[in-house]
Amino acid sequence: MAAEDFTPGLNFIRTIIEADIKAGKNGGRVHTRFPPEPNGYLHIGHAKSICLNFGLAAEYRGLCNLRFDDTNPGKEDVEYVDSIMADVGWLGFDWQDRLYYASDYFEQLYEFALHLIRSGKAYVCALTAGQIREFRGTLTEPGQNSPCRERSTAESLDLFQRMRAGEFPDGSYVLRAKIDMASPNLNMRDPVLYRIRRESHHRTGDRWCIYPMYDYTHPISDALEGITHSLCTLEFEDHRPFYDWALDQLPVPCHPQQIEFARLNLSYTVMSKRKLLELVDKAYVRGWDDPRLPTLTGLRRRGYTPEAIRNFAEIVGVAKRESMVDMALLEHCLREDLNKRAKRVMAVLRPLKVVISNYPENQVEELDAENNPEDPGMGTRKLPFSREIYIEQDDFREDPPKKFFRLSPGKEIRLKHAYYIRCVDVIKDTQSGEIKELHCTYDPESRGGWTQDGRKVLGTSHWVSAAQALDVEVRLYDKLLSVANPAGEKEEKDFMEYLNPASLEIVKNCKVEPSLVAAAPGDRFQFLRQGYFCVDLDSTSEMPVFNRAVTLRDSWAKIEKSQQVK
RNA sequence: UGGGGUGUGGCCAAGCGGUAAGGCAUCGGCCUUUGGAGCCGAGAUUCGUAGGUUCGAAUCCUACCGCCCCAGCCA
Repeated sequence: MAAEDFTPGLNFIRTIIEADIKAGKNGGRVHTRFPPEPNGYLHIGHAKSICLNFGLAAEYRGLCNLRFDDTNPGKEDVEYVDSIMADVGWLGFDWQDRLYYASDYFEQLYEFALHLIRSGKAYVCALTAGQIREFRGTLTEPGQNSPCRERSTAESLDLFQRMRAGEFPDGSYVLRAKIDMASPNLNMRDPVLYRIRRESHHRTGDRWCIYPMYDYTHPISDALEGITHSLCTLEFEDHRPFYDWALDQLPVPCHPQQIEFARLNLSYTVMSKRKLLELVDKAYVRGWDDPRLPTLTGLRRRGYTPEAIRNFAEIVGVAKRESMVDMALLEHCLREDLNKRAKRVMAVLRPLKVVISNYPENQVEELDAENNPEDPGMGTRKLPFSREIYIEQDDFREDPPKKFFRLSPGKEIRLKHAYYIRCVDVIKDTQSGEIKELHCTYDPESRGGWTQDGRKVLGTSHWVSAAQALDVEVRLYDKLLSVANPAGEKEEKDFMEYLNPASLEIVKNCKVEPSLVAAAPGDRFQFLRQGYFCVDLDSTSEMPVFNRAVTLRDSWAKIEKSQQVK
């Protein structure tokens, strides 16, 4: 199924939006926002949210804002805001002039807090963090009112203003909403709205020593921006009553609707910021852009396209049940995209030299090769062919198993775009017995890869002419984890125990066809019969480096595997 | 054991009272100058379980069971 003819189905969010439009709610407007906290790199899970928010807005001729939820200066940094903007842009979305920061609303947020205090809906509390926890009660028992709860409006007002003025030490006071300490929803038990923290903020510097909490900031930010549908993940479902409460108390321009959906989980990888950070910090991977990570910068380096990721985001759907999507689906989306667009090229990862004994020495001829059978418009290229070539070691078996269609003694195969060759001799190292090279003969009548007599050959191999080949390094990536879902394992171990030791294999001295000299970082190719590869950032003209983004489906591997099982 | 969610084939996911879409994966077959791609076909007598309502239920009602989230001055 091609991306463009995929018809998006209805999901529960689209259903809500369409009902709202039909009812004339918000004047039929759709305005969403993607609100990351700049405290880490974006990953494929965020991509789902980005595609949802920007996608829905585009679909309903609405708008989507990019807003940084930067209310916790201790954890946030410009490094992250820069990477987030780069990633959202790379994915193909445009927030135009609607780049916002919650920190831009600090002054208004403060004014609204004053409003809350004046209307008796908030008070300054002197309880310590530990006391607040104790007074909060438990899941089954109601909490107790803070002794500060009945503090006068004037006193709270004075205290709060002095909190802002920096008269009190960190942690000494807090501003709390006055709701209901007996609520079965703990989020309604007088939640903290503001805390004192002398930390420098990446945007506001030292202008503030009090910072608003997420629960308080988010609904107001949404309302100030005229958001109609505020999409977030399931764990915020319990916070919705407070979201609505806050907006009901304040003179805000509108009351957005919070809608929760299940976050994306992907098999064989990790998605939490904490785990990703641990992998990076402990140097189990090379950085946030390590191609093994599900970060957008990692996927990009690996060779993923924005189109593949967007299609994936659409295809996984959106619902309220927690789920774990198979990594195979993401890989499928990449293959589907690159199959249509990637130029085919020949590369031999583990070379085995083949001497074609009846081919004239010193002769080099140019053969035509199509660049993409899926798209003739991509044209053809010239491929040098000569007496000495390399084929893949895996494409030869001295003692071939059943159904092995490749080269073996006495057998004939086709060299893609070139000639039929037949193996006549196997040259081994006299000491080790290791196969050094193959002697073959070719059929001059088979130029281009077919013969007049129409005889069948076993299989078709890729190859590279030895003299013209380029030496390159290839990095073969595999799953980050060795199990699909660590949490589903019998005994629960730390996810680090499940890291796949073979997630990266570096293969040096690979031989690729000369047309690849001009390949630049980020360029993607299909290495015939092997997979899709992307030129890595580390690549130089002296040593080109290719990352394997995803393998091609390999039916021989399946056959071989099933043979081993028997 | 308080509250909020959620249970449809191996994995996602439509369905919203009229007799189980679609995708991935899997397994067959066709085709093939990539064992790629493509094409065709197969698989839930059944929708967590048990009852009930109805001519008719995955869809409505009741009970039970499973799983997830909440006791940060994180988001």
